[in-house]
Amino acid sequence: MAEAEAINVDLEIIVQGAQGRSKPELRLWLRMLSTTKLISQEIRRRLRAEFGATLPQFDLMAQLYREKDGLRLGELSKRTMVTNGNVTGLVERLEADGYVQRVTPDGDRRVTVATLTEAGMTLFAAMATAHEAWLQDMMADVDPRMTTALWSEIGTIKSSANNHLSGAAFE
Amino acid sequence: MAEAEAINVDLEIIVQGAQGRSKPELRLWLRMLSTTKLISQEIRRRLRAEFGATLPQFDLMAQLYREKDGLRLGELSKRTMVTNGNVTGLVERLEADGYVQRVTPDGDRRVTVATLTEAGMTLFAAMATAHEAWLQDMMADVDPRMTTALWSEIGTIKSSANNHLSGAAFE
DNA sequence: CAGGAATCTTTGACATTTCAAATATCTGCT
DNA sequence: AGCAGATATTTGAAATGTCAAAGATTCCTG
Repeated sequence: MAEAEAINVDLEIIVQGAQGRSKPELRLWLRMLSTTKLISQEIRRRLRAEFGATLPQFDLMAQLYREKDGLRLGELSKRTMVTNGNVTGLVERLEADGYVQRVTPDGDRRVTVATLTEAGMTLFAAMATAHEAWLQDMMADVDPRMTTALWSEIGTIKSSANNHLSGAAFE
Repeated sequence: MAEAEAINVDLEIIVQGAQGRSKPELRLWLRMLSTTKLISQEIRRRLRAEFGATLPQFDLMAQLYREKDGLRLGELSKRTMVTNGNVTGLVERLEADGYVQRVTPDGDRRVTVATLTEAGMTLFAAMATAHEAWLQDMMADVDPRMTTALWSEIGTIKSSANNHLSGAAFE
């Protein structure tokens, strides 16, 4: 009988015994990772099905949407946490589809600035609305107070991680 | 002078204004996503630098490590949350490197079972130890009580998401 | 103002990712 | 037996992802 059989048999079963034996940090990490993967995949599916777009495209357009003057590719790379080389291809495809425009400013010809076109803004606005609703839906069973608390607690994790990166010994 | 200039200018700045305007669920999601991305990238860098391995390879080997009898590719696919087609390639490369072995059982010739080789177990054991230490390091600034609490709270999110997937209308 | 260092983007080689279609094989039913 | 449908894996096309090296251009300094 089919059975839901969540695609999500888990991934939390990494490294250590079924559940108990591993250190709390590892357990937490595995759960964060699997949860994020689960939600990302769902969003990806829906973006594709309803808008024919990909998640990285959505991310990239989101950055441009709030910077009407556009962003240099390097800036885009940092904000989306995607490598430079990757941004090049992403922007190329979005440009081919007519959602993004590239311009080289007069001042500095090394630079490329990407901007959303009209079509891009229209598409993104629609996607953003749907995207927000999907998230509210997926988190419907979570107490709103927990949502807020989690936001701040995960901020602590993020800071901690940021302070312990390989190349980040700067104060 | 170089400046730390975290690769992490954020990604939380998606869709809505700098911080306030968006719904709590969206804010939480963006923060989860960026945090996970940050930590993943760090782990990837270190796996590559210290072991010449990739994160998906590590994940896959982790599953095989705790199932000495091996796993069918489909099972591996579910546990790693990676598509079937993807598992094929991952296993192929790991086999070429001598860390994994493929066998077709007599009973059912549709099936392929992957197992870790001796070399695979040795490598994975080393990686797992390092991996756990990296996580403890990256989460060093997080109160242990918070770590435990977060594990359970994120479990709530995961359940909620699981109950609101497109194709998961089962009870 | 020449030349090297710094900055920005692209390119190239690979690995990973997804989806859908194609292959194989097995199972159940008549 | 024989064939339709279910299972399991592979394949193929396209996008994304990383890193390192190459190209351009600008900046700085002697």
